[in-house]
Amino acid sequence: MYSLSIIDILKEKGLKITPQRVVVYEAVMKVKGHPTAEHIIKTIRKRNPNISAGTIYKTLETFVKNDLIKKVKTDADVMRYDSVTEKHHHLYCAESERIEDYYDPELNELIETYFKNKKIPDFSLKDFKLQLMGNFTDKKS
Amino acid sequence: MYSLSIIDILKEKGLKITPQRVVVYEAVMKVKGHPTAEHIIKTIRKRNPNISAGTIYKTLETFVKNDLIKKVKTDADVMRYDSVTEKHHHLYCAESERIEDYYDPELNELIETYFKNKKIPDFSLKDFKLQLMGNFTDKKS
DNA sequence: CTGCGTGCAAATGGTTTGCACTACG
DNA sequence: CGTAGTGCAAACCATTTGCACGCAG
Repeated sequence: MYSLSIIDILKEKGLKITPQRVVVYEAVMKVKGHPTAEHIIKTIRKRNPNISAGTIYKTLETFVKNDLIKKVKTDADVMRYDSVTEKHHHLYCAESERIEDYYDPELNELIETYFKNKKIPDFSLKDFKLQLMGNFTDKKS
Repeated sequence: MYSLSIIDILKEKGLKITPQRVVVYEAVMKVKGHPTAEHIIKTIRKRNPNISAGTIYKTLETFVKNDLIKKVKTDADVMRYDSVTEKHHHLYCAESERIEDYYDPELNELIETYFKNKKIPDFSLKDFKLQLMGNFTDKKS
């Protein structure tokens, strides 16, 4: 009935499978970029006008707690979500709200190696993320 | 009357000098860590119960626009402020709201050199910041 | 003087919550 | 069946805004 993968993922996490969760998951995966809750809600409402905002917020929070998606840090006051679980960094545009993903295994390696040799005092490093600020030079901005 | 530096800074930016701005500036500089607006307001209220929250918010926003302080990205929904203008990174505790500064010129150098050789497609890099996630191993946490 | 800054209180708006109802397991 | 999930609307709460007054330049 539902697409297989999401069902399996929910099962694996011990979460109940509901139509709403499937719909929210598919919406988050489908929407490019780093959508706000509002954006996700709008996308879902196109085909499912009956699903409530409260449920979507709750569902997103559930997904975050179960590491299916992540919250993205921004300077603005609205929360954004990120469906990419693969390690990556973010490019922030200085002049707009645009945020793009940036993958760079070589860079990850470089920084990991650096911290293997140089420990941070009183801190056990688990993960890191780069915020890259600047301007996009393509037409899209 | 007022401490010299802040006056000069405001003048330089073309901002009017008011007792409120001086007080807010001193509070932000004095409070360690990365205070929320609420924390700043509380600190100020100890000595200046009469200054209004609205004014403090407006003043903080003015300071941000004039690069006197910065907003800090967090996963939570409250804004935090950072009075340190010197280049630095942030250590985020996985289990609490604690955020500490991390200075590492050698690391900055390493990453800068890396990006001098490897350009990011369609992006002109101006600045970068590392978010370091993990756990503090000192007693304070 | 004259306009920017302040104080106050009301408005805003994204997110959360309480509760009765529904449906997954 | 029993409990976790849903829908709805009200509550929340950090931040913003409007406006009348006051003070800096």
